[in-house]
Amino acid sequence: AVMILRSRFLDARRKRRNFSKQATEVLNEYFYSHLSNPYPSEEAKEELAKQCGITVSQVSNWFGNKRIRYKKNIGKFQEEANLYAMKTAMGATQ
Amino acid sequence: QQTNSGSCSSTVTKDGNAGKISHSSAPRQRKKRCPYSKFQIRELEREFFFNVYINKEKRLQLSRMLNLTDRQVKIWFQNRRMKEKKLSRDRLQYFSGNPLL
DNA sequence: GCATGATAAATGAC
DNA sequence: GTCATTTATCATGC
Repeated sequence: AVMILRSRFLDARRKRRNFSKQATEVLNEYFYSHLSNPYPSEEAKEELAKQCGITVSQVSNWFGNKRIRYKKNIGKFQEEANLYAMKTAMGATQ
Repeated sequence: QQTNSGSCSSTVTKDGNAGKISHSSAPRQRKKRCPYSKFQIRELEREFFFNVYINKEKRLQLSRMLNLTDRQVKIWFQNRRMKEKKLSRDRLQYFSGNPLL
């Protein structure tokens, strides 16, 4: 029984599942609205984790991957950046 | 998986900075990440099981046996301790949501 | 076939 | 020493 739980734990760690659309939405909103300094504090990470229904470690992983992949090819994310810039602008004027 | 082939072999070639004294804008780049072989990992894990903290003598001994620098062995143990800590956190979180205990 | 999340080397702040 | 990172690599989803 213990072995089953242990293997189940190991499997759960290794299997990758994409985050929900809403979670990705929240993370991208924060990322592009803090593009000059996309480093959320520990408290901000906890808040994002709660909003997204994921762990703080997963939030850290997401920002780590996002920063390096954005920096490595800004052009590819230009459209996405404009989208979220528009979105936050809309939210601000209402 | 695959065994390490030539690109990462740290045989004898240390940092190839011999001779160049070009200071100022030296673009000394970060060392490329090179995954360790199964054998290297096995031996490192074996030592980690005995003691989470490794002393200088064993470190030198291990680095020679595995063809790694003592700095690499030191850093491996640091990263391994961090991994162990994260594993503990994950276990706690996973089993505290008690599925079937 | 790449996009994406997680992990493994390597660096640097402290 | 810890620990948040950077970077490349791994493994999976689709």
